[in-house]
Amino acid sequence: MDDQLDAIFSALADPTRRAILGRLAKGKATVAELADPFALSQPAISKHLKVLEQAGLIRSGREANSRPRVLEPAALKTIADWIADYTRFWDQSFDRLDDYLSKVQGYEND
Amino acid sequence: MDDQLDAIFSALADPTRRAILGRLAKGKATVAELADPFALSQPAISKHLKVLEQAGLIRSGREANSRPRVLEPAALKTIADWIADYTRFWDQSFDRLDDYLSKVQGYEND
DNA sequence: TAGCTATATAGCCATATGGATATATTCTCG
DNA sequence: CGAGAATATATCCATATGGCTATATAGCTA
Repeated sequence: MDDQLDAIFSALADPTRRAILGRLAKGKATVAELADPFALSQPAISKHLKVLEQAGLIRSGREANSRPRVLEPAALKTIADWIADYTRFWDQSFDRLDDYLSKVQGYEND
Repeated sequence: MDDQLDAIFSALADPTRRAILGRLAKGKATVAELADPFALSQPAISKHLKVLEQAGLIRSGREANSRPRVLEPAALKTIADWIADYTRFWDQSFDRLDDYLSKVQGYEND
């Protein structure tokens, strides 16, 4: 599980890979289509796709002699859940909830 | 901005660093306290802290001769916002909203 | 000021990563 | 089956990363 977080976060740490995901958010695409926007060799793109696939962020299909990729959003959910544990830190809703409970239930926190 | 995403995602790609953030979620801590749970040298921890700080995920304070670290949750918000663009993909709420609007407002999507 | 504590920095090493080019593999189609 | 298209794999290279030990720096405290 820790390994999965490692894989997902490090897959997302590269702008090329994030751009590929951005493209796939618009729908299935072939390797050639995914490579097109970049000044990178086809093997470089294949390598990026392998990283994304091993992280579970995309999946490969098969269609004639192409291997179209699709987004696999579950992996993103995995890290969104991880981040959610910290959500209470970036607004005061948690503290405000505490205050609210103190008042409503008539006790003080220590 | 892309650079910031790179820095944050790659900072989070390491389990030691995520554990450090987990500790800091419980409150301010010194380098020694942060190093304690790990079988790593102090310099190794300092290096991790530097990575986290450069990503904006933590901040250093000063207190007597220690330099306590605190969580800086804004950076996590940055990537949460990035992920939010994909949120519609992991449940069908987006589509269900579409259906709902179709019925309520009495039109069909094409 | 001298010494102790807390932490940072320097230098070194092994492995990982991202890129390129060359080549292999797998389909499709004539 | 043979050729061409789409993609994967192999190899090589340069740089980045994560770890260690040794050492430097900064602030207390006697």
